Amino acid sequence: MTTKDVGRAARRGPYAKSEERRRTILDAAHEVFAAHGYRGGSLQDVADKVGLSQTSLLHYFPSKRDLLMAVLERRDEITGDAFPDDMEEGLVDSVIRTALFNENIPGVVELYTVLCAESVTDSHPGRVYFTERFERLRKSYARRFAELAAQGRLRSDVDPDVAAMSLVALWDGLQTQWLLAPDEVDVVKGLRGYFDLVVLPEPSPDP
Amino acid sequence: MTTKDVGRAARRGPYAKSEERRRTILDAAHEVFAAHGYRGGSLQDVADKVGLSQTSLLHYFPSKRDLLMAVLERRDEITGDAFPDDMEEGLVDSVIRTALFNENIPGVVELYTVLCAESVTDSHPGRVYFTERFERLRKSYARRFAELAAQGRLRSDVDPDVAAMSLVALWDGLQTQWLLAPDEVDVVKGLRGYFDLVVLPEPSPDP
DNA sequence: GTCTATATCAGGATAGAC
DNA sequence: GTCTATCCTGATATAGAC
Repeated sequence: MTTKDVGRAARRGPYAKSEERRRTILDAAHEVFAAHGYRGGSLQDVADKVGLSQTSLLHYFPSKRDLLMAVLERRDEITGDAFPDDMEEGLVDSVIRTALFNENIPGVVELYTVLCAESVTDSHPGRVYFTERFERLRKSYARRFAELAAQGRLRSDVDPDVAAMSLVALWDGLQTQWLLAPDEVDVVKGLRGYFDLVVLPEPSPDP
Repeated sequence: MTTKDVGRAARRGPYAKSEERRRTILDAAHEVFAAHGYRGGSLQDVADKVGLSQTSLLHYFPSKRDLLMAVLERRDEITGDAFPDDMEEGLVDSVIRTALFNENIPGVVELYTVLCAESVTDSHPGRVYFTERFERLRKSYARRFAELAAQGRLRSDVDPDVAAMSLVALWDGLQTQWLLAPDEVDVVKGLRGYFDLVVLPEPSPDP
């Protein structure tokens, strides 16, 4: 079926190819922003990577800011960060699995770490994204910890809200140290250590 | 005693005034880098704050990079981060006290958080500073936790090295969240929660 | 020590030809 | 959709007068 066959309601032009190009650009932008941050990375860098002129790049994303937002959205897709709470997997397994996965994609971790802190500065385009992300994540983890508490599997003197906040903080902090000293810092080890402290093992069945 | 009285070996010129000016500049630079990061903050911003032309500023610090390094060194002085291990104060008290103090100087926390993550990017002038800082801090805390362990005051299944790495990570991560949501995140609460998990109370004397 | 003037460069974004 | 050419802005840094 060619374009001509479709009739008047059809989309014209090589839409699929354009979408692919957009993805290519996003990958390149991802790399550039991860390596140099938002302010430090230039549109020219991205354009060079994808073999396009800087102006052609702006044909796909009308501004640098738009490009960043698209990169952040894409990050959510890659990492599944827009976190479906309905999964059957337990909190501990889910976190550890993701942390293990992240070891293979340091670029994604770097992007996240750099942009997160950069967004703390004045009027950064990513600020809303990270603020909302933290809020969502804290809520989500707090609910998970509360579930564990209901099952008697959370150490009794642990507040689920504090645990949620701390888990997010610990994870991010470990990743930062890992990026600066990958041979000395083990993110998964640190997370396991924390879970061992707050999560009790499954209760053994009554004899 | 005036300069004339000192004889030929004396320093000439208003040395003290110059030193004061340098401190003023460092304070301004601190604010600017905290608010906009190293790349985002400009020498002009700093110059404006201190009421000097941009070129005059470069008279005191020959390059932007030099200015940043001086700001980081000054940060160590302010926070006492070059951590004298010889203090009598216990690890827990020391950390909590510093965290409480930090609540009053969000600018310093912001500078630290922003520059730390920015330094993860390629060839950032602050990279060495933060890498070394983390290494030093992990070592220092690990020794403190080991001391606690020797006193039987560390939970037995906790590795001092993991605890040190985790404490640093947790602290930094909490500060980041606090900067983005100061009303919802309590750094001290998070740290206390962690210490409650790993540090045991002083053993009661034998009956 | 402080300034003006300027060199030099790079960034993002627009206009318009093809 | 892609390019060249260009605009505009703002950055660091230097030269040299006062």
